Amino acid sequence: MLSKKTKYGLKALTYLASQEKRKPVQIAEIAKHENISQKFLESILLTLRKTGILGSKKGKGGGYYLIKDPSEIPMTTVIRVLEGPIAMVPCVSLNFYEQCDDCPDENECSVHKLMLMVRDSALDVYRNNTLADILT
Amino acid sequence: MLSKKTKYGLKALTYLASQEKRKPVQIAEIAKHENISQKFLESILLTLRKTGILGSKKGKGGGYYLIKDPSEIPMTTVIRVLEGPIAMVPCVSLNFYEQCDDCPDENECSVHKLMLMVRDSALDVYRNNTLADILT
DNA sequence: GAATTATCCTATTAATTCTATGGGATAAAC
DNA sequence: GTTTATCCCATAGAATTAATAGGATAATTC
Repeated sequence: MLSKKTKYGLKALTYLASQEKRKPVQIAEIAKHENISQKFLESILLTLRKTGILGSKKGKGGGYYLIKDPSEIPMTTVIRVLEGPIAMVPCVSLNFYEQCDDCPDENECSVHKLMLMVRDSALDVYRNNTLADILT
Repeated sequence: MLSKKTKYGLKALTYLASQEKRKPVQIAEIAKHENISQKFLESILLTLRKTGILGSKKGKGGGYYLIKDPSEIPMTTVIRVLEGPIAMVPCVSLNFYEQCDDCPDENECSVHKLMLMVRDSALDVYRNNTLADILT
């Protein structure tokens, strides 16, 4: 299940990408437009900024804005920042790899085998779609 | 993230599928072989039986066994029974559809658009793999 | 038919993760 | 220096997941 964090983050990014001008948009405006708790959204935008996806400006006329063009923001990046690993089990994760403690040999594990395929198929989608591609 | 329930369930099914004879295997044996808490596994096998994937036999010489041939058990079924929806958001789920309360129009939603693609790609994997296919 | 074996079933607890909120600090604009 | 809006940390509340407990039921064995 996709977390609300990711869902809201994606919606906020979409909203920012759909702006005519690339000027700062306030949290309150995004929250209102997308029906999101403002405080919750605040923390989400903060992590998006810290990861270099968004820029921000304080004070009057401040807010958040995209640093790059939407077509330069792959979904792989967004999902990994907001949701974490794309893989459903750590033992098939590219960026968050971890060994299973119950599994003596990955190559003999059916879960590993299946989840490798699932990861690859998801990765294929995320790699081939940027923020620009999912705008409606 | 894949739940332990699904992971353990898949491992148990794999173990049953790898048996020479199709005779009942006891929970204790599966649990030991796959390093799973026996009590937890018990509840998992119970749901697999109630869904018609496994059969069971009580008393001495009892246990669980596959009802169908592994090649007749698609991953779509197993995942839906153990993990629930394949889709990451209810609004793109085939079997567990639900409307988003925050979203006025699905067709205008970027999350919907993206997650539809992800669901399709996962579905493709699950539909094209049976229990027989993931045996190592 | 009594003892043994193993599943069946429900309820509950423990642990973890996710969602949301609160309150003040910091910085920019005017 | 007042206003505006992000920054930041901490924590509370909710929901889900993982695991355990204990006894009921049914089949086999002798």
